[in-house]
Amino acid sequence: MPELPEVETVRATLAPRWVGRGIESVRVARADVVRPRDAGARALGLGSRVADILRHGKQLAVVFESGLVAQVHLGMSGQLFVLAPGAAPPRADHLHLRWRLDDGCTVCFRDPRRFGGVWLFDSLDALRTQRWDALGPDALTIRAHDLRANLRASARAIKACLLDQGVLAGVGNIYADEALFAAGINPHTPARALTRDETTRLAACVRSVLRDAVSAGGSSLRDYLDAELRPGTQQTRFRVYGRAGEPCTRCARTLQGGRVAQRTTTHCPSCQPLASS
DNA sequence: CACCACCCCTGGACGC
DNA sequence: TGCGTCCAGGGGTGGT
Repeated sequence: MPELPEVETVRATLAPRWVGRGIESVRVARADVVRPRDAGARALGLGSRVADILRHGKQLAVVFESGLVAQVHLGMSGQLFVLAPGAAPPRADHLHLRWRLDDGCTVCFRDPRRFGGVWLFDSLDALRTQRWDALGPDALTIRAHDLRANLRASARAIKACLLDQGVLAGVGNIYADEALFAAGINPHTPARALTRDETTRLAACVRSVLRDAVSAGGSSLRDYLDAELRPGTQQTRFRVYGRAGEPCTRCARTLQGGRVAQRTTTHCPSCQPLASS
């Protein structure tokens, strides 16, 4: 379940190990995780160096000095990590892609559920116009004005809007519930019913919930590990996610579970009342 | 156009 | 123990 904080942690731990390094070989164990499937090794950086690793929302972009770009989605269970020379990965299965670097290290892409993958682009410009332009502003720095503009007069539940990457890029199910709890907003509230103050508060809560999670190295529930194979610790600090039936940490009332936009949703009936007033 | 249901996939939890 | 079933969810697609 990598969301923005996990992807940002992967970026931050991967960059010092990969940026500036040449790519000596690329091994594709499962061709269908790469799109287009028949792209050659050069499109995956062979013979070039990594110039930069960028992130927008939950997506990463590995920019090669050749100008080519590999966009990586971690999906649900994707991992991107570095192995020192001779080191063995924690698990050898589902290792779809390996980049051998000029310092002997190997960068591995592992993704058991294969909701993730690698998309290849001719340039950063192509990635932007074909992909990133359709995403909303990055959630880590979302401003109230932009959030309000993108919610507009939508009748959808606010939680569905937060999960929509075109509205806001980077929030997934965990941090949507956490941000709504922090803001005291009921997840079912139609977006257009939010007051100006509520939207402003929500934008601030999205930023702070994500910032806190980034500083904890993200949340590790099942598969998530950073590029150094370390788990995050934010999962111990969830206030609502995965806690339906347990007491609210603020008011002790029982947290209520449900579903919004096909996603398991937990909220506090007292701290997040439906009738916003 | 806006929105929603469905589907992709695997591992882990749970019931029998 | 082992087997079947359900569930987790990011994001694309196709239907309403």
